[in-house]
Amino acid sequence: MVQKQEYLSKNQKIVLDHVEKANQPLKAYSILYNVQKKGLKAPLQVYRALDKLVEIGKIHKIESRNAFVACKNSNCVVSNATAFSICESCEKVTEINNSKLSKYLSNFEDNSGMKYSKYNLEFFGLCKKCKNK
Amino acid sequence: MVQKQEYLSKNQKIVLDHVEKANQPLKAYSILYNVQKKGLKAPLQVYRALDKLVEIGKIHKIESRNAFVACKNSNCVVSNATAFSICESCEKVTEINNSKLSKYLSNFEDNSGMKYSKYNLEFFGLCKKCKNK
DNA sequence: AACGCATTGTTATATTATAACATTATTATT
DNA sequence: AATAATAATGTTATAATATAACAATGCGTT
Ligand SMILES: [Zn+2]
Ligand SMILES: [Zn+2]
Ligand SMILES: [Zn+2]
Ligand SMILES: [Zn+2]
Repeated sequence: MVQKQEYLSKNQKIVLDHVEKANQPLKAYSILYNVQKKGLKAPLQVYRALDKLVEIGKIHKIESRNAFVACKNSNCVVSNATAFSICESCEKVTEINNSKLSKYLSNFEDNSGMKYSKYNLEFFGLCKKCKNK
Repeated sequence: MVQKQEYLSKNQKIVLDHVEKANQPLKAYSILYNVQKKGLKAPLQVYRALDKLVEIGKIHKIESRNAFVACKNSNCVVSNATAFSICESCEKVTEINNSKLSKYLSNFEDNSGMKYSKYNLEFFGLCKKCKNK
């Protein structure tokens, strides 16, 4: 039996490190450009690292923006229940950590007969700063 | 004062008509291919029609799939509160019409000081059919 | 050593979406 | 009817996002 990976590979570390330092969502090609000095030369190297990091929950994809952000919830071991707030003016993105909301959505059922194992929620609006402009 | 548009243009009608008949999300380039016989020759013609149709709520974009689906909720006049269920096996997508859910999310507030004017929620799982395979 | 599997490296290509500019259509105002 | 404002169209080119395909390497297990 091969164990599940419990460490990060070289490229995965490089990409995660860069995304964590950003504190905001980054585009894949912006990541690529910035890690080229560390040896990652091709889009696929970045996308493969991102795929794995998303899979294990270290990084989330902001679908409406095609951008990637580091997870801020220590309890977010896998990316199966994510919620974000997005400012439509300055594009600031924050991961929402609200246990009521996550409970509500994780337990959500409708009459479709479908069992949901995952969700992604994106709220849009104006952040505090932009609202007061 | 110019009034808000209350009809659809030629290209908008063609695109909406095609998407409504599909009953499932369509990719922009698949739409393009299929409406070429009706005179829309370039991607921009399709994207512009889609943009407008999304804006007025006739069509929603499934962000995680980069696909477009016709609105099934008569009360969905604008695309500011959308929820979908997506089968990860057969890719069937259904627009969720659940007033409790939409109330809960429309009234959601957290301590970020942000006022949310819009949301998009995507649930993932296995549909009835795929679950029983 | 031999195997299985994840990761890497590399080149090419597919897919999704927009920029820029000229033109035409529609509606509102004078 | 002329003018102006707004929206839609047509067209070419290009930008931005993402994956296919294949060969090679690294690493833990047997
Ligand atoms: Zn998270
Ligand atoms: Zn803002
Ligand atoms: Zn709708
Ligand atoms: Zn299914």
